[in-house]
Amino acid sequence: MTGTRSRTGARSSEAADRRLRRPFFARPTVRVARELLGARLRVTGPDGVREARIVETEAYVRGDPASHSYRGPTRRNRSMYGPPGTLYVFRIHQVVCANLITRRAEGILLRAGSVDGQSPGLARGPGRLARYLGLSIRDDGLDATRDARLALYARRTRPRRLGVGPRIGLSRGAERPLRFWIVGERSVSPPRD
DNA sequence: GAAAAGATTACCT
DNA sequence: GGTAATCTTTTCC
Repeated sequence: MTGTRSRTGARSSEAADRRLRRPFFARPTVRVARELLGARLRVTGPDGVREARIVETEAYVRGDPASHSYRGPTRRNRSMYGPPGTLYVFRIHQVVCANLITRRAEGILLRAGSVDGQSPGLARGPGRLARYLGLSIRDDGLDATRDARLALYARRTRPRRLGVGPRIGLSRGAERPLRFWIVGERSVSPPRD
């Protein structure tokens, strides 16, 4: 847990626990959505530490009719206008979904994660992933690059194969290929793989 | 004010 | 494959 930082400045051969900081998120959303695959999200809650490896993401970009920021700031989406790395949590039906904000009110929906030693169904789907991590609507607006409760850690290796396809569950803007996943991961949402 | 819609999930036939 | 659950935000009259 406690990162072993070299005090001499010597290059570390293990980038095992490199936390993703502001500059990582302050880049084009699609690029961040792809590089988030394989990263680990760690949340410290009342029940201890929960961690999942991100295996499926969706990008929501500017001028995108499916994005919650499409019609400008509202009470619900205000955290989309926060700095890069802001967590945007919204409620849909009886569940919550978590996003990471990049730039210009663009964001990335975390659609699925894998957890070592656990069934793929545990964190398959944005609602189940957020539930497993213990995230709630009260976490909306947290800064994932600074807050102690919530941190992302860079992936150790690049995924073998990346899947790209249309986003899921949208009534508008669904045709754009803005969903990304790690091919072969069993926690990825059903359809084409 | 009232009504509709929704980046979902679970359970039905 | 279809639909109900469930509830907040947004949108419309």
